[in-house]
Amino acid sequence: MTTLSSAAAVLRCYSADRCDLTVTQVSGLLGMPKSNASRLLRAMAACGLLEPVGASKRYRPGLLLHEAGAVFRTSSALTQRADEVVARVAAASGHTGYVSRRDGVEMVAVTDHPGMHALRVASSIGRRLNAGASATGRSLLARLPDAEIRALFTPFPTPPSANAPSNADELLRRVEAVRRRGFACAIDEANRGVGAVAVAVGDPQTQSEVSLCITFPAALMNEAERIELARELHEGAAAIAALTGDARFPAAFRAEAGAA
Amino acid sequence: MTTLSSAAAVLRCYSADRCDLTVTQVSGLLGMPKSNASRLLRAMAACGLLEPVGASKRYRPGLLLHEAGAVFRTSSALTQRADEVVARVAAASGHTGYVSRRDGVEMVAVTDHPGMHALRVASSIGRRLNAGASATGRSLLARLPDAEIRALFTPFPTPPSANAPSNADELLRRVEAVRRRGFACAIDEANRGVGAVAVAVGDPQTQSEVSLCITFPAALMNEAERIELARELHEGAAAIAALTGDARFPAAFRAEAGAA
DNA sequence: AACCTCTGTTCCGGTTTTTGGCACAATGAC
DNA sequence: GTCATTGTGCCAAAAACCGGAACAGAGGTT
Repeated sequence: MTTLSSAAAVLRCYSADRCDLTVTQVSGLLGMPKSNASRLLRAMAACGLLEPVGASKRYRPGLLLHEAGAVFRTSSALTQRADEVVARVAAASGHTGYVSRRDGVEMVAVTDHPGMHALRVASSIGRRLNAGASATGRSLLARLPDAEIRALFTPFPTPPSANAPSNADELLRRVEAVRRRGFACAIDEANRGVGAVAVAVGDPQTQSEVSLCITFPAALMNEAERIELARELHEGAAAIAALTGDARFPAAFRAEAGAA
Repeated sequence: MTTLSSAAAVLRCYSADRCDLTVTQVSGLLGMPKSNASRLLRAMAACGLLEPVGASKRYRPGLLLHEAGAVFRTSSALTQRADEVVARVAAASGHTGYVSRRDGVEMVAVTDHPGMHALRVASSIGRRLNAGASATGRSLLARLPDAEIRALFTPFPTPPSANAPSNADELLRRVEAVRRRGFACAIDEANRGVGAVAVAVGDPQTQSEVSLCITFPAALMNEAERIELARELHEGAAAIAALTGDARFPAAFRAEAGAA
């Protein structure tokens, strides 16, 4: 465990629910002696990676991380293009849209556009989503060969709800449906009452892939509307795929109903 | 120079203009042997702090930094409140607004709201601004005692243009005007053709301070409109100051013309 | 007010990582 | 094909890091 990896581990302790940390918390979460945690946090604060909250008992991420994060967001042309498409579709529909990436078996939102309706899905930046139990996750998984998906999902994570695939075979069936249709759809899986449609696109040049996703209150959308949203996402993503020369993009769009 | 501080130094090399780095660049910028830079970048990538761009010759900030940066942005209640006010005023006027913080003699934008007009000031997230030569900077400086400002600005940085204060005495005069009026104003200082008005507010509890700023094409605004914008910012900031119990907030608003 | 608990800091050595110079490999330009 | 440039292993010396335990401070309780 080098200092650097410890520092990274500390950063991973932060989330939308835990936006500041104390020495004892870090010591507990990472199983490290308090003396170590104390020095590490202080060193990170001295570098600008963290900053003390108020008097100085709690630490939160520092300005430096904010700036580096901003660079991350603007550096990827793929993300930017995807963001434009999502912004357009989200604005037109009034629902929440976001661009996300896969990190192992979890999804991380990269940019988002909160919806305009009174009832809307909250921003998902800072919250991780199960890749197998979400439209955005399955849209990206569909770009991988089955064997790789199976390896990734061994052991299989406990599904967050009854609607989510509960084993690898079921997940692969859904993923196959995504490949056939050209888009993914999830209703009531990771979050109760929430539905989503998603389309993935990649840039072979930078070997990066993102998912374009629109998420909405499941009760407010019927099948036809969902498919219409998916079609708009697919159109936008197809344009990006053409630009980047993405060979794995599912060119066909099939208006089939049901989850995938 | 510990590994951690080297890593932080690498992150500081990134900016809006330089969104990916190579081993040689880092080695040159930080004056470190190439072997070191090579290992450091690889270690940072292994931790998720950086990620390789495409094939693997260039590195850019990684997902982890994006997530930690998001936590930073949402963690500060002060920033959020300030952001709401700026968002409202920016939307009403159609001009670009942002919330920023001071880091030494530089300002860093924390959140921003691009304007709606065809001619508008571009987003400033990722770009640093001279604190002495900007409305947003002087609004925050006005909260410090003169002696501290003088210490901070010794030696005095070269002013970016003729309209910016060129020595400490001139800066202190401007800052005094900010204290009297309750808002700061800069025309054609850090950026040609750009004007801005700003108001600062703090939270004694967390000892953090932010500046609320609206920026606009200087040619499109007259004195009365500038003062009206400043008044709106000041009203919003006053509400925040009341909530946080900020004693240093300049309660009075005086509609005086000219830069400050 | 005195007590107690819980958090955070400091200090020590022994151990591990890091450092920097160099030679070598890989890449791309001419 | 040659050359210039960039990136990567290797090594001994040097520095940083680790874990334990003792110490200091803040907050709450009796």
